[in-house]
Amino acid sequence: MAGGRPRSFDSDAALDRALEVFWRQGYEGTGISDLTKAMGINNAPSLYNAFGNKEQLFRKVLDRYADGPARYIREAFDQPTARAAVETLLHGAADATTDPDHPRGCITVQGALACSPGAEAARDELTARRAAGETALRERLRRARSDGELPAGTDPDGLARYFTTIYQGIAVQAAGGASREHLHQIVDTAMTVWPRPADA
Amino acid sequence: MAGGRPRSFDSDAALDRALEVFWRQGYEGTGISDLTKAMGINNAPSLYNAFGNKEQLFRKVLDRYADGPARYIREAFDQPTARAAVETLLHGAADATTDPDHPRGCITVQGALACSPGAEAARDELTARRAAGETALRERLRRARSDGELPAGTDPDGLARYFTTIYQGIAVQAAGGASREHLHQIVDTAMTVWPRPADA
DNA sequence: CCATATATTTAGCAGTAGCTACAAATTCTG
DNA sequence: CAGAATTTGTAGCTACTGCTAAATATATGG
Repeated sequence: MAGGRPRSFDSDAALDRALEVFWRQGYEGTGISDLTKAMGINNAPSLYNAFGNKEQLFRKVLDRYADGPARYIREAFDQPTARAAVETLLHGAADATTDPDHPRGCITVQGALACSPGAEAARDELTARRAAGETALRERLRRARSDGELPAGTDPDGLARYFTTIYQGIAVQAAGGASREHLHQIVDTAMTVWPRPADA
Repeated sequence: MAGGRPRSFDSDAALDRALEVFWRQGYEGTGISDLTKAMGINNAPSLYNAFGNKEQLFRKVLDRYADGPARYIREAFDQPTARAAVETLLHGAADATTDPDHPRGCITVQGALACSPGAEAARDELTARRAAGETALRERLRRARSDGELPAGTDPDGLARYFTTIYQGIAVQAAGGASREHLHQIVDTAMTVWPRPADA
């Protein structure tokens, strides 16, 4: 029941700065000193006190990412149709991965694709989050088939894997410098796979 | 004009071991000690003497990769038709990225997607190699349109970007644990985009 | 003011990073 | 065998890694 010395920095703003660094440099490419510098924290103990160790901070940064730059993903699943959901998801990815206000690409993809044994926990966390996205899309497409939006003959699981692959490919393309316009064209091409109703 | 002490290890075999480590752990996740250990070299100076510094070794490893596990890429471009080239390329990627004899994924994608400033040269090297692949595919598809294999109305550049995105998405999927069978299904779905001749 | 609680600062831990100077070892040429 | 050429082994460099103990500073509640 006491106050204690107040924090000298804003936690959410600091997390945003940390997100930028992890996003740009990846988990292993980011040092604690990079983080404290970017976050406006003068010394390591303050960081550890506020956010735990590097791995815990990384998870908090990922949550912040989901609530911020990657918010379009949740909005995609709020769309009335599965097709609109996928379109919102992929075009949103094209925009988000080339946003000039943020590093290129997607932290979930480039944060730790391959890493040393010491960073496997971070890598596994990212793998799990990507898998969760694919699962959510699969459930949405299954529902679309139940609802009749997708023809009875279609394979929603395969379709989910396909669009997830597009999504992740876009992230790699963006990291490599692809233009936003080109990414949107890729999405348009990818969407032509969408099953047509068997209007016989 | 003299002989000098002979090398105690086989250079190509050592490069293969180094490739495995870089492939699994990425450029920044790999330490010199990881390399010497895997390569069967007892001390760092021997490595530096034989292959230069870490970055130079990485480039030699990438060349070895292109001549070894990624040889299917060149074979793809030897196919008689552009369609066969793309199919060979993508199905080859599905196989190569899930080969039980090698780490999962593609070193060109996961070697250094995001990195610290100190590793930017390695990252740029990978970006350049991915871009070179896309360029080769673009040229092949342009030729296919000139040859009449692709309809006059198609956009070979856009198609090249699309298939490159699939390729890189497959690499991410494989790194995340996707099964070989699923990757082949994704390729089949992706190929349905292939333009049909306007047989009017 | 005092006790408590929290945050910051200073200093530094053990470990590893990539890399190298230097001497010893092993080879070929003459 | 002498000498030149090359590789290996030993030792160690500076810098940095993630992290922490202990002391200090700043707040609240009684």
